[in-house]
Amino acid sequence: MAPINPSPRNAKTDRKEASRERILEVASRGVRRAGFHGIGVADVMKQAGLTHGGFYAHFESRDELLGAAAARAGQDSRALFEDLLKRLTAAGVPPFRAMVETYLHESGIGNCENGCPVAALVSEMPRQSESVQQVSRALMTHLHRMVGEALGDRAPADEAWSIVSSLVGALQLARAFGDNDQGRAVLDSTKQALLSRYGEEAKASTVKSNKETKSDAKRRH
Amino acid sequence: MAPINPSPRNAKTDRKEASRERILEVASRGVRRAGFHGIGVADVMKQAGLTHGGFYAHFESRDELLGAAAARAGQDSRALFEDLLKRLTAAGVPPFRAMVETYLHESGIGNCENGCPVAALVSEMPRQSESVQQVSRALMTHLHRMVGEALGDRAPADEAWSIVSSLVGALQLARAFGDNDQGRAVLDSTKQALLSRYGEEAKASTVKSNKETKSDAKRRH
DNA sequence: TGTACATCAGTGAACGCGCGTTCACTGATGTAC
DNA sequence: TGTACATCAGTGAACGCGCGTTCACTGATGTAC
Repeated sequence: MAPINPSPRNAKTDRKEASRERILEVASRGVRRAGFHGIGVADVMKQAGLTHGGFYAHFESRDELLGAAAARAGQDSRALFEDLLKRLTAAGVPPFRAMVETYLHESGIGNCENGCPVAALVSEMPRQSESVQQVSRALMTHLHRMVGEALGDRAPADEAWSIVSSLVGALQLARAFGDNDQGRAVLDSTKQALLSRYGEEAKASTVKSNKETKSDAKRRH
Repeated sequence: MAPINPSPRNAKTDRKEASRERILEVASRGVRRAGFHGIGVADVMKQAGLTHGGFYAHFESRDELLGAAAARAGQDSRALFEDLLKRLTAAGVPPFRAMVETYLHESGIGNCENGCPVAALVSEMPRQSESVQQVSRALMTHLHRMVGEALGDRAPADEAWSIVSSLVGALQLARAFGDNDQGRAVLDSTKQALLSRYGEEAKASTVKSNKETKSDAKRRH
């Protein structure tokens, strides 16, 4: 009797799966570095150690790759992000502060390959095919949920979107300035604003003077 | 004696200038609609009522067009924006509120052609040529200055960047969702957060309940 | 265990298409006398 | 004012290149007996 499972485990299917995995890894980083339009089939295959002709054994079209790459970018960056979060909260940093400092860490300016795909791709999202947009919306919703969790009951759920906006906008502006004083100033300003509003010290003093908040920002790390 | 001015006014130069103007108008809208990579020389020329061959009488390269188009988009959107601002402030709306409501107006979700080029292009900016990046930085700085002016002495100048981040991020996320409930929710959430923090009513009550802020948002207009 | 055939991931040449750029040419406008 | 020549914005064909996609083929692995 033929096996019901259409692809039984053997050296052949393992090899194929491993190839697909490599293609997705390359594409997931590529799409965050160069944008949706910035990756090509031949280039991705080459970086995955294959030739371009074999691409269509794995994906129906370049567009399908874009969607899969974006989804994969979401998974990867989420895993990395949650790892960093756990480490910080285990060290006693409160969840919201940990999230803000991780998302807006200056190392994210240059390292977009492993960063949040939403920040890397938002402005291109509305111009993609419906299937890619669907994945894109899921990425944004995931980010929203994560922020909501870090926020806890510190603010009404409605406000989570405004925080996502700040985070995503700040990282993008910082990247557009580059890893220099201006770029870091954008990150610092946004960190500061979010923490003074939603951080645990926000209850003590909601309004601070410029100097106070600056020195406060420098004190940590 | 030959005229010192290399291009004296006459029917020929007027015609050329008018052509360049049309090309820039088309490209300025095109770049905001389709992104930097989304406009092509032939297409822009066609929309401007010309054939592609004549392009190089106006610009040295496609890249030069991108820079000029971005700069032009900045001028156009700024003019439009300041027009709307004046109208609102003349009607008694305080400057900061006027700015936030204009920038995050839901009509901006669909109408990106005439909107802020920063929101339309940020995530592509780091991937452009140095000359285009230079223009891009100027666009961001302009936006920052405008926000700073609307903010007045309501908050330290440092915070202006965090507000720019919120505005730009929110408009992008809303566009990625589309002109629907989700898109508008992002805008509303961000409007709400910014106004409750920096709006003139913020002094009366810095923290509001969810329901209060929602009804407050509906009351205006 | 061994042999013959089937499968299929991956190869690399080829195709079609779009796009940026070039260039010889045109024809309307400007200039000189 | 009129005529002859110069200028140059704009035309449209052509070129080269890159890219997505196709396809006949290969060779390693799997299957049947």
